[in-house]
Amino acid sequence: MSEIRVRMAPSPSGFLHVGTARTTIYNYLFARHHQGKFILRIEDTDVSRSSQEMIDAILDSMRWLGLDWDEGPYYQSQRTLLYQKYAQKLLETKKAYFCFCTKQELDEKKKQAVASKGDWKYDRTCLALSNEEKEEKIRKGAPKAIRLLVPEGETVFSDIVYGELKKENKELEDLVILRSDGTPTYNFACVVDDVEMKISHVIRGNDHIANTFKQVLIYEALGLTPPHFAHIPLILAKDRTKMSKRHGAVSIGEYREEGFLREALVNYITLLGWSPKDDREILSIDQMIELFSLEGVNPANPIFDKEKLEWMNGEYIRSYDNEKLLDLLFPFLIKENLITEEMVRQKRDWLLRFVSLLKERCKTLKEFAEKGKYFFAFDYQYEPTAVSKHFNSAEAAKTLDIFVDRLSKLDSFEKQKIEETLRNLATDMGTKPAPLIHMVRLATTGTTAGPGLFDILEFLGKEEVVKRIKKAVEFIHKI
RNA sequence: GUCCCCAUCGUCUAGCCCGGUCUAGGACACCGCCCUUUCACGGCGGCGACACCGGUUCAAAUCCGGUUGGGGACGCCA
Repeated sequence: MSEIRVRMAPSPSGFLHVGTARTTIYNYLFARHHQGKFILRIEDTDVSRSSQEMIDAILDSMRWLGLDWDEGPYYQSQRTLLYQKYAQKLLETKKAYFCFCTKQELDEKKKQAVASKGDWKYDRTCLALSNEEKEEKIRKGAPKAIRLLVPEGETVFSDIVYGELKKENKELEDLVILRSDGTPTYNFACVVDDVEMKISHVIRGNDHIANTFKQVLIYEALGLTPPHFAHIPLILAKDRTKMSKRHGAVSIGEYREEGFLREALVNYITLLGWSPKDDREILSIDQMIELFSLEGVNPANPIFDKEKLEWMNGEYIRSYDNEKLLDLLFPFLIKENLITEEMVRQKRDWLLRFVSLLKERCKTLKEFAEKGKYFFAFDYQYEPTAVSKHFNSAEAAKTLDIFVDRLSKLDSFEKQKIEETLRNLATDMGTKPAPLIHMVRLATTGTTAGPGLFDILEFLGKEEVVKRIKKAVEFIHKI
């Protein structure tokens, strides 16, 4: 087979959507698997809907995901002449024709058709124009678009995921390939570029199947062989409709901000519609590159399951070493005002301990900041239900008082010493350690869940622990 | 409405192309139990699916047809 060349062609009218991300990933994996080229092309023929900000945001997300491209980005908006040249060719071979119909005329006809029969297709008014009529219109400077002349028959192509796909040409209308302003429409620019860029495989969402018939028609009019096509199923939201804003996060950037790891995101998204055929689920990029095949793509639309993504993210978090995790964590801790740039440099070892205390318990990076807040700030409220359970007597205050007294006499604040102190106290008071542990946890963290208490106390340090417990004693007295 | 596509546990999927090895496997979620100072992690177990109806066949999750359900496309947007 000749060189494998695939492309991703986002239109810069929004952020990088998870669906687009998956298409990108599949293109990327396919290219890398075959040692081919992955090309990036920006489909910005509709200038009014495109912006440099969106382009930057999309590229930024792609880079973050690790999806590096070999060529591009190419911008369709800079290639207008090329499309015009191709359109001219079709005009000359009578495979396309000028259309002078205005938007208003078309809308009107369409409205009437819908009102009566319900079906509308361009009626070829301008194809029927005589040469004199055409020249007259051109001389008057009437805006003219170019339409493809769809021949009789049927259009067929073989799809790697869906098999043979077929459509009667009478279902298709003579589509506009060049707008009256001289810019190409999507289908035309797409074909021209895929030809010019020698794209061997077009891998895109199955919402493009209807376009593919039109594009195949364009290839045929141009006398060219179409590339291979692979349409991949659409990712649906929980309610089985296309993922959109109202379903929550849909852009890669949002997942990044929520604290998902790029590896987890890529891994999860890849498995949405593709499987390595065995029971493995945690796969590195290299493994996915090695195993990926378009034939293995499931043709049914998958539903995006954020819970499973969270599980997978947790798996990755646990597998990362603390150093790596901490580096990823800084922006989240800083954003929540838990640490400063200064602390990042000066208290790295201490922060590494913080990471190890929470990494078993967090599914996203953001959760470190949420669940670990009390390690940095003594501004929490005691959980009300826990208060009634663990701070429910004067006895509790007294016990805490004795405990804090014994703690302050310790000359070493290592967790073994702390644990010994607490257990001895329990013995002295004739109780089990557990109730005492719960009480101290509530006093020093405000909550009932978290890392092992002795780890927490050691991490906080004597001074802080003493301060927090004394405050709790005051609190209990005030109840 | 017209056209195209899809259909295995609630979800992601293996199996389907090349019918028997499937009393349908794994994972997430959920529910128990174990570990344990709590939470989490980990371990063990449980719940749970071939949409329906016909046909082909000795035999169908696997092949064919229909029904139902779901999705997508119908722009001088991409």
